[in-house]
Amino acid sequence: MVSSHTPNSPGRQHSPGAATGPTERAATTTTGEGRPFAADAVDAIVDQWAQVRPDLDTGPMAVYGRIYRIARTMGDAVEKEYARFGVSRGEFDVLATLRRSGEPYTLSPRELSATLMLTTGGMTGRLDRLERAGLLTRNPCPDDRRALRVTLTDRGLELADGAVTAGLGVQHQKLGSALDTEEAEQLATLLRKLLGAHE
Amino acid sequence: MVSSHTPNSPGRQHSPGAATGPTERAATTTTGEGRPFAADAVDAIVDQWAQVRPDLDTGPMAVYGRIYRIARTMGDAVEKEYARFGVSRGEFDVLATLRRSGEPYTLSPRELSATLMLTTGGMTGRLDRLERAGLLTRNPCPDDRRALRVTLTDRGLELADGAVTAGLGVQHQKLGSALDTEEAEQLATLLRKLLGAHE
DNA sequence: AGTAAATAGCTTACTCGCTAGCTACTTAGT
DNA sequence: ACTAAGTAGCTAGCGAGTAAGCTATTTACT
Repeated sequence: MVSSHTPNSPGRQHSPGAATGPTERAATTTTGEGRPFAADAVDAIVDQWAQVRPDLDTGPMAVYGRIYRIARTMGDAVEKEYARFGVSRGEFDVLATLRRSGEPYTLSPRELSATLMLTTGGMTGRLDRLERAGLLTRNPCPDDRRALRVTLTDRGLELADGAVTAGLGVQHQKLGSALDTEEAEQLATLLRKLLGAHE
Repeated sequence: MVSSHTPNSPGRQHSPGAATGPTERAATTTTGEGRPFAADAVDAIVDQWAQVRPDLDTGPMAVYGRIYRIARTMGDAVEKEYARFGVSRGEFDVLATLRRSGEPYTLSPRELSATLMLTTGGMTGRLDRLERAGLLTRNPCPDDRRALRVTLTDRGLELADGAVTAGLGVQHQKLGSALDTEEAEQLATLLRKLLGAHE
């Protein structure tokens, strides 16, 4: 009873946030505890743990397990949107950071890698690809000869504007289909509080 | 005023959920809108977008932006815990899935890759490493000569039990420091609703 | 001035996932 | 029976990150 697994959608892509042990199974509701809401995949996992390790305090899974899964699902969805513009999510993040920094859309690789929480080696690679694609330029910094000035090209700016709109569209749609405005605000408030403890 | 960046902690690690364009900056509160709560990194990003693209509906960022960041931060934190046991997060996920499937702690690579949303190629690699580490065994399946039976060893079971406790401990601590019990429950309920729309 | 420490960006080696294609086996259709 | 399609797991090659180490330059100290 514990070992029947539902082979879900033929999984693809990277596995960023499956974390505390994701599982897919339709709500078999193995433990018949009266639950006020439709059981989801995370409830199934928690139930499974309760059966084999009833001593475990699985409380945090109800929050973090879902956060991991939502992050992954939505991440995959927006990634598909960005792909229509010919960039990956990581590459989009670079363009978006430059875009929202305002004119003249210029930052240093150092600022970008710090902002995007990326090693400098990783940043070099992303800039290489984006420069090759003609979406940004690298110029020497006049004030500091160690440093560079990375600037969005017109094409890069245009792409960033299109992609950010597309990405927000997907998010807006999913969010709106699940929660009303008040709930979404509640959720944002609770998440801000939680994020505060994380940063 | 738009281009001063605070080089935050010397970022490392992979960049799974930075998404809609993460930024680090202390709450400079460039737009002096009376905000009832302490502004976080996501508020700063939203403010920045408001300045350069006031037409944009950045509402979803308040939810998904924070979800990405929390997923990443907590993911890194638990990864460190698992590292003390000598396994990566992905490897732990395999052990945990077997552990919570109950006795005899046996699943097929297919079941595992489906559950963990991993390609079969990726699964082969993880099983190779875990088998080499003596944490699980691969045996032929008696019913289907194409298939295998992956089983946790005693060491694997022990490690899974220790690591899941450690990981939950970290999560419990962070969650408890940010929210009281009622808020955590509210959050879990809203996230369940949102995850429902995603799966 | 003169030197030590810090910083910017790049390079190299390594990791680990994905894609795509393969063989072996099983199931379904005739 | 026989064949066609589907499934299980593996392998090869690629992509994109990390970690660690490098050079050039700047800053801070004496």
